[in-house]
Amino acid sequence: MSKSNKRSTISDVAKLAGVSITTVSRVINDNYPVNVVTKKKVNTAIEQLGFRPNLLARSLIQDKTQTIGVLTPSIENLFFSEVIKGIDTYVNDKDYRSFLCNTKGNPETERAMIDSLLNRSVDGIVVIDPRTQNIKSGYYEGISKRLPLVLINGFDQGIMCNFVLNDDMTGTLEALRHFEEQGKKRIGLLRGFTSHSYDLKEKVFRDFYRMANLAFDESYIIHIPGGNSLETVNQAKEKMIQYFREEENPCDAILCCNDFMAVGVLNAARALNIQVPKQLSIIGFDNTLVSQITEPALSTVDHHMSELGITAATRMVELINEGNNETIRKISVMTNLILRDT
Amino acid sequence: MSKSNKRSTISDVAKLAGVSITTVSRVINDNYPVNVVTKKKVNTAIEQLGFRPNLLARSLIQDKTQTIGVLTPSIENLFFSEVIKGIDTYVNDKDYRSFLCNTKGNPETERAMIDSLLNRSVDGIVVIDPRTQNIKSGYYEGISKRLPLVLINGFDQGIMCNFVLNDDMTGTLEALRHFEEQGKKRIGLLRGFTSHSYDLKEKVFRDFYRMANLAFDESYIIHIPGGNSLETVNQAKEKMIQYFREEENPCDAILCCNDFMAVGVLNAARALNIQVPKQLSIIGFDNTLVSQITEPALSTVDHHMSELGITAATRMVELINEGNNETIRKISVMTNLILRDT
DNA sequence: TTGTACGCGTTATCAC
DNA sequence: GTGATAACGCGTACAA
Repeated sequence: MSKSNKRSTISDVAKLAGVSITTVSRVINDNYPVNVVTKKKVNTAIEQLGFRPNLLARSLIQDKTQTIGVLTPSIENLFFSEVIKGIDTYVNDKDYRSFLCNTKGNPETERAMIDSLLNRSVDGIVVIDPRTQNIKSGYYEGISKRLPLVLINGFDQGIMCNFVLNDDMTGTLEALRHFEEQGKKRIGLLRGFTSHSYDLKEKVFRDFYRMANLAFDESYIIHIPGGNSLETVNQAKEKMIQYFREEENPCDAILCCNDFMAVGVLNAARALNIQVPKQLSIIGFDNTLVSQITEPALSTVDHHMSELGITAATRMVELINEGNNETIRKISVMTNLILRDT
Repeated sequence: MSKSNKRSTISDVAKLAGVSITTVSRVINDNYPVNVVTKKKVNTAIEQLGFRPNLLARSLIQDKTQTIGVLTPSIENLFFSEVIKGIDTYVNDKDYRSFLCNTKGNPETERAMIDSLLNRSVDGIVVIDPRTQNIKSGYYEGISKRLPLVLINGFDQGIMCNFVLNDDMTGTLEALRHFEEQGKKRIGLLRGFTSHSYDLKEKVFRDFYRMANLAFDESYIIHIPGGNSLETVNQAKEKMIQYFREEENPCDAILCCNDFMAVGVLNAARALNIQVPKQLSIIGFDNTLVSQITEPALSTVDHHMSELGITAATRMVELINEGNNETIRKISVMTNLILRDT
């Protein structure tokens, strides 16, 4: 049997049922009164032909595809995949399907993907961790005027776009205060080089020292290339081993910008026989599964990743249904500190 | 500004450029000779209007959407997300976009998703870990006759569908032989209750004992509920603690059906002060990042997850381009044993 | 090299 | 309740 075995169309059904295509359409959509007997005939014909409406044709005339685009810098990343899951779960339930696009963290790819999504007439676009460059250039504000757009995290200062944001600032502060309460005196921050969220955390970190009754030293801010993957673990480990060997008065607590970094610090401590949390407290960020797998289990700031996605999806569907309204909203999703063994 | 600011169409361009829509179409697709001057005029008009062809309309007439569907039982799963990444990478490059559908491992959802993808006229469908029920019932063979279909893993005995399969059998055997070479005498298998791949591994396991010069005991096959997530770690850990306490002559090597199980076994060993790998060797399955994060790092069977996805995507594009050909192929992706510290 | 006219499969409009 | 017929935006015979 050949695959080009054409699908039957609404007019095939009409012919078989002996009615007009208009009537068939009405039966399918159940939006106008149709005689019960006629309806029966049509339904039988539909059954018999295995007819399924072609959504492409429907979309063309209705200018609605029940489709959204989801952009992410990385698919396999533990954080993003949870967010995607959240989006997908909510949106599928509302009968939308989603195009998943991997931008690999590249600003141009990001724009190219959005372009292709626009050509495909998606009803809306959700971007996870949009590139700062595309936000500041006004690109996203332009897109936001053309169709529903929701950005998850990213630079949002004075940007007229819908955002769903993690409350990183509060989370960071809460972690630092916890260290302080534990009597830690030399609290450090382990961060990567370039990312909006790293900068945000560092800002809170510096502010914290200004408020707290603690002596600040520039060496408390430790840099590694950054990222959110396996490599990050080793980068962090090596950096910290070097750090502890060289530093005369090293930190007794370290806040890490993500869980992979925290694992690296933990491994470094083990290698150097540093007691955790007695000599060194560690708190990670994100509450990904890696923080629960290590022994001792890592304390971390929970981002409620899945909820982040659900919130964005909810906002997305709202925007689509709103029609022309130009409401802009920035929604914060709270974080909370999860204390485990470190 | 309103969002319903209509997109300009090919006929807007034609009007502005003072030519027919046919000519515009030819310029866009570059498939027929057009006078250089005319082309210039058209391109200017396109630029001026910000015209982008509506792919929906194009798809409707060409019966090709440059779209594929990807089904997965779970998005955040470490294994699947790597496979998805592989698919996406290859396919995006060929200018396809993919609908990602989460079936949550539910056979009915799986069918419902496929139904919706058919309505959306996708050019092909890739299913990761398809439910055995839908394979055995002949459902997938039916789908495979209607459009290009590639199944990744799953029950494939005598099924007329295109498959891309991990060579689990060889991987299992290789791991078991490694244990044997290490002089291990009581090799165990830790598995979940229901999954085609668990059964497959158990079969190889039993066959191995028949061939090897080792005494088999039914207690060497250890069951936990199974799964591939954080919970699995604790299930495995608790089960193994109980096992080692109760068993007089416990295993000295354990092959685990996935990495999470292996982490659980490792944690159990630590809790009971069992030396790894001296008293107990552990090998996991999948080479997910968790096997590289633990200390000691886990030995594991690498599935080349990303390659699995790329291979499936390659086959998919082949099938789409082949047209009506009815070739069925089952492609095995080799595994290999990665020896680390356990 | 260019244009006319039809068709893709559906929904919307209007008349009966 | 029902049915012609015009849209939706594009590609493509066929004609010129």
